[in-house]
Order: sequence, then structure tokens, then C-alpha cells
Amino acid sequence: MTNKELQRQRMMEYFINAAVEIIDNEGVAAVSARKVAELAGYSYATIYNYFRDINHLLWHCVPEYFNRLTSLVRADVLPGPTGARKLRQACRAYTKFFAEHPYSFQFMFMTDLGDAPPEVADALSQPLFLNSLTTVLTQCVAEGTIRVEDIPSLSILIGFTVNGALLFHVNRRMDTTMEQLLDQVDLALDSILKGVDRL
Amino acid sequence: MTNKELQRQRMMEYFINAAVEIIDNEGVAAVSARKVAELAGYSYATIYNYFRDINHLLWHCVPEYFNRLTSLVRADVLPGPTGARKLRQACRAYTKFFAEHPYSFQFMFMTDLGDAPPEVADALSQPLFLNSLTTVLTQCVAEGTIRVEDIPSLSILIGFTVNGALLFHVNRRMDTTMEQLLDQVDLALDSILKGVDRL
DNA sequence: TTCATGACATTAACACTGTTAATGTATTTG
DNA sequence: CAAATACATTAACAGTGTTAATGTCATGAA
Repeated sequence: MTNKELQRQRMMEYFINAAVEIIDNEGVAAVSARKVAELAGYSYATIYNYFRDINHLLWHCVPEYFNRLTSLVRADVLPGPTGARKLRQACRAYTKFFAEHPYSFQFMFMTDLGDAPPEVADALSQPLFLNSLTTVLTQCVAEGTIRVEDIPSLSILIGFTVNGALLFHVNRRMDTTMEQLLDQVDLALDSILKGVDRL
Repeated sequence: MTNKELQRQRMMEYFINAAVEIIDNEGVAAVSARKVAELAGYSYATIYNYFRDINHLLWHCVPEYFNRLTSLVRADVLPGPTGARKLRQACRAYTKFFAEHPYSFQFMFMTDLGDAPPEVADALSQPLFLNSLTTVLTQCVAEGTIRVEDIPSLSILIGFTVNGALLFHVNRRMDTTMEQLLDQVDLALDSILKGVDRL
């Protein structure tokens, strides 16, 4: 019955949206079955009719944050300048976004959610953090600022670097303001781009 | 009374060692006041005579892992080869260590422990992950493979990169075996060293 | 030496957590 | 209309961090 499926989908979304709201405002540590259920307007046990457990629900929240990320890059970066400047701006936008929304970073990358359930793993193209980067990098290739064969290693290197920086910043293992963080990412990007032909 | 202080120090270590044992074997998520206290041979409430809360106790576990790290680098890297090879080996050892002890990485870098209490923050020289790196990098300077003015940016870049890679690997946000992870770190290091004078 | 004060270990309790079993209530099917 | 199924809810269990109250012991002073 396709009607059943639609209703089921809707119910799941009520819980997912509630969980996302809590993650946004209080962080993933504040997500509890009771709180999610109350926000969604149902009893806590109802969640278990739609999700195996809380981690299963949380995994279903990931695509929402993934979508926010891609739309951010699309809006802020693609209409911007060209070449290395665009790459720098993309990294800056990415870094700034997560520095301003540490709960989002904490949830997406610092939370142990166990293995991804197949229906989520399928929806999320595997490398997860690389997609936005390769989008910008292929643009750079089209403009001749980098070579196409450098895309894989560059995207990995930049992805690791930016998210590594955010890890230490968000986690307060490094005592930096947001400005200092952005500067450090810029500096790291300088070192990286020095190795590529000519910026 | 210095005797009191000694006894107090000892009590704290009993709890710290118990917590470390749990972190090693089951991960930081499995640490609970009851379990720590039982392992230490005391009641759970006794912990609160020595630590503000569980995070306070956990912060006091960090130096132990920090020491393991420095002794690892000292043992594996310093007596090794020279120059860029040594740098590569240091990163490899660091990466391999955490890939083999994901609970340690999870605890040190992926766990939100709030702000560090002053007595721990003082003991841990600030940047935390940079120390081992700068040790190796200054050696590289002595051997003429890199310039001294490149140390700050290089150590930051390499630190971000390696820990970023580990973040995605440990967190299963990237589907890699340990060999693939080590290869990716090697690849990233290649790109980085391409930008520095001549390896 | 005796007594009182303090330090500190423990038990009991509170409000929370994830999860499951049992119960109740609709809605759909025969 | 009756039976069966789906599903939302309540109750309960074992666990959590944390605090207050209680008990116990050792150290100081008179």
C-alpha cells in the first residue's frame, strides 16, 4: 500500500525534524527519546515503531545536515570569483559555517552513531565530505588553475585539513577564536596550493 | 600537610587509572561513576570528594594518553632514519597507533569534555597535538630538509591533515581499511612536501 | 586520656536515560 | 458486523549522574 508508506514516511519525518531541532539548539547529547517524542507530539515508545533505536533515528538526521552543507556551498561559492580564490572562499565558507554551528559539526563528524543503516548509507554518496569540494575543484580545472589528475589527492588533502582544524576548534582542544581558525585554514591552504602548479 | 596531599593524589590516581582502564577496553562511553568506583575499590559517591563531576575525572585521564603518545614517537621515530623519511614515519606511527586504538582517539579528540580544568590545562602545553610533530620537524631543520620558518605552518598543516584523516576513519564516516588510511595519509603528505623546497 | 571537631566513605534518594512488554484503541479486512 | 491487524500508550526495568544525609574514623585540644 503506497498510502501506508506515505504515512509511515511522514511519521518518521516528524521524529527526525524533532531530533534535528534538538540537535540544532542543544546538541546531540541533549537528544533523548522522551524529548523527541514530546516535540513530535507522540509518546516516547512510538519512536520504536519506526526506528530500531535512537542511533537509527539520528542516522536519519544526517542527510538534513548534508543538504544544508551542499546548499551553503552552492549559494555562497559558485556565484563567486574564480580559481584559487573560489577554492579559498569555499573552504572559508565551510569552516565558518561549522564554527558558527558547532553542534552541527559535533553531530555530523564527532558523534559515534555506529554503522550507517543501509537506507541512509545509500542516500549519502560515500565519501560524504568530499562532494562539495570536488564540485569546486572541477570548476577550478575548467578554469585551468589545477590539473584534473590532482583532484583526488587535493580533495582528500583539503578535506582532511579543514575538518581536522574544525575538530580541534570545536572540541576546544585548541584555543582559537573563529578569526584565528579561519586564518589557520587560510595558512594551511597556502601551503597546499604552493605544491600545485601555479595557483 | 603534605601527607594529606599525597594521600589525596593517590586516591585520585586510583580513580583515574580505573577510568583509563575502562576507556582502553570499552571506550569512553562505557565510563560510569559506578563502574569506575567498583574498579577502584570505592563507592561511587566517593569520586565526588575528589572530582567535580565525571568530566572532571575524564580530563585528568588525558595526560596519560598524551604521555603514551610522546613516548611512542620517541621510541619509534627518533632512532629511525632522517629527513622527510623520518617525518613520514612519524606520521605513519601516529596514524597507525590511533587506528589500532580507536578508543584512544575517540577519547582524546572526539569527546566533548567541556572546558579543561586549569590544573590539567596547565600540565598540557597548549596546542596538544603539535608537540610530537615539532620535535620531528626541528630535527628535519637540523638536517636541512626544511626551513625553520616553515615549521609553524607545516606542523599545523600536518597536524590538521593527519587528525582529520583519523577523524573520518575512526568515526566510520569514510569506509577505509587501516592500510588504505595509511596510504591516504602518505598521499596527503606527498602533496604537502611537494610545496616545501626540495623534500 | 577523653572529647569534639573535622574529613571522608557510604547509603539512600531523585530525576533522568534507553528500551521492552503489556495494554488499550482504533482501523482495516473477511 | 466480527475478527484481525496495526499502532499509540502506559508501566516497568536496569541503568545513568549527582546530591543529601548518614555513618565512621582519625586528628586535634583540654
